[in-house]
This record gives sequence, C-alpha cells and structure tokens, in this order.
Amino acid sequence: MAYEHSLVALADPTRRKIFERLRRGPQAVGRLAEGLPVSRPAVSQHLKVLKEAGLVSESQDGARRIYRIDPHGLGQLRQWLDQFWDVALENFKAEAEKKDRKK
Amino acid sequence: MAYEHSLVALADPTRRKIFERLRRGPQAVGRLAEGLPVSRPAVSQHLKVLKEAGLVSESQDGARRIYRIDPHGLGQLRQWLDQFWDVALENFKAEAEKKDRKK
DNA sequence: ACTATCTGTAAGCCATCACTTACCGTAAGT
DNA sequence: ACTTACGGTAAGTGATGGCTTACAGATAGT
Repeated sequence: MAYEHSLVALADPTRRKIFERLRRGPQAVGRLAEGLPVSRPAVSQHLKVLKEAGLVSESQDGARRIYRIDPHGLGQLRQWLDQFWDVALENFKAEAEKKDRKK
Repeated sequence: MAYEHSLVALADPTRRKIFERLRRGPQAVGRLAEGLPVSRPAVSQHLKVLKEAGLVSESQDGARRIYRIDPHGLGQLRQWLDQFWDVALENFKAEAEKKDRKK
C-alpha cells in the first residue's frame, strides 16, 4: 500500500503492459491476457501485485473480475517523487552556474 | 535514459536509500556508503544503475566523484505517471457514483 | 444437476540480480 | 618516486521472482 510496492510493481515490463492496457478503461482478466505474451495465470499473479500496491482495484461482474486503475497507489508514488523534484532542480541550477563561472 | 530504467532503479531498497541520501545534497561515494549496510563496491554498482537511468549525475573533484540528484530521469518518470492520473481519477469517480446509485 | 466459462492458487523451474572479495587505475601529498 | 586515499570493475555465489502446468472454486446458462 506504500510507494515502495508501487515501484516494485511497475518495474516489471509485463506488469507495466497490463497497467498501460488498463489506461483504455476497466477490463476483465481474460481480456487483458489476450494480447500479452504470457499465460493467463501469470496475468492473475501480476494483477495481485498491482492490487496490493494500490495501483489497481477490482470489482466483480458475474464470474468475471473487472480491474481498473486506482488513484491511491499512483498518488502516493507521485507524492514521494515530488520530494526529490525541488532538490533536483536546485542541483541542476547550481551545476549550470558552476559551468558558467568557468567561462 | 527512459522511465523504465528509473522504475527498475528505484525498485531496489538499497538504491532508494542511496537516492534518498542524496536529497541532503551532493555527496562522494565513500560518504554515501558509510551509513549503508552494504559494501562500498555495491554502492558503486548501484550508482551506475542510477546514473544510467538519468536519476543521478556525476562530477569529479580530485580523486573523489561527487554524485547528485539529476532532474532528467525524475522528469521523465513524472511525465509517464501523469498519463495515468486522469484515467485513475475518472475510474474513481465512476465507481463512487455507481455505489451511490445502489442506495 | 450438469456443463462451460472465468479466474485465483500451488508447486516447481530457471534466469536475473544484488552482494561479496579481490584487483586495478588514478589523483594528491610527502 | 612512493604512499595513501578514493572508487570503478571482474568473477563468483545465493536468493528472489516471474513463468509454466495442473488444479480448484465460483458463477451463469440449459
């Protein structure tokens, strides 16, 4: 449920593909697995990881499980990244000025 | 140099610790390794990964190499994440309204 | 009830990767 | 030139994790 899990989840290329597919809208597991180069059980395992990271949420529709992108995990991740943004820009500016002085 | 590499780089807990340490400001390799539970060569290897992802940049100061947080990789990662943000919020709103209608 | 569809779980295998020790190059001081 | 400090690279090892097949549970239709 924390940003660490989101990073681990999105580091895997197959999970990223699944996640990117969900950008088109909520989808069932079987449908998600269709275009992917891995088996359907593999997709289920990946969805579990994404869900535990708070990146996707699940809802039932008959025998199907519909998955969709969840803002919770995404929000935590964005928040964590923003902690570094200001520092990064400061460093960049400091480096640029340093090079200027050398001229 | 793309967002994929940033995700892989930040998925490792030790690399995250190094990255978070750099938030305090630019530091040399030896100094970075001091408080960490791994050997100095391990830190070097991690820094290489972070550098190739564009998350940190390097500059030389005598025999020392100073590392600092680089906005390039961070920016690409933020940009990629933002692609999902709007979709996530829409999904969340749609789900909330669905639950309302059930009442 | 029986069947077909949809999906999660278990067990096992294999590749990747984070870590260690050992080594080498380089820069600055004496 | 010699020594010391700093840090990157090579090689080898062990654990993690992503994949597969096989199986089990649950739902809807006939």
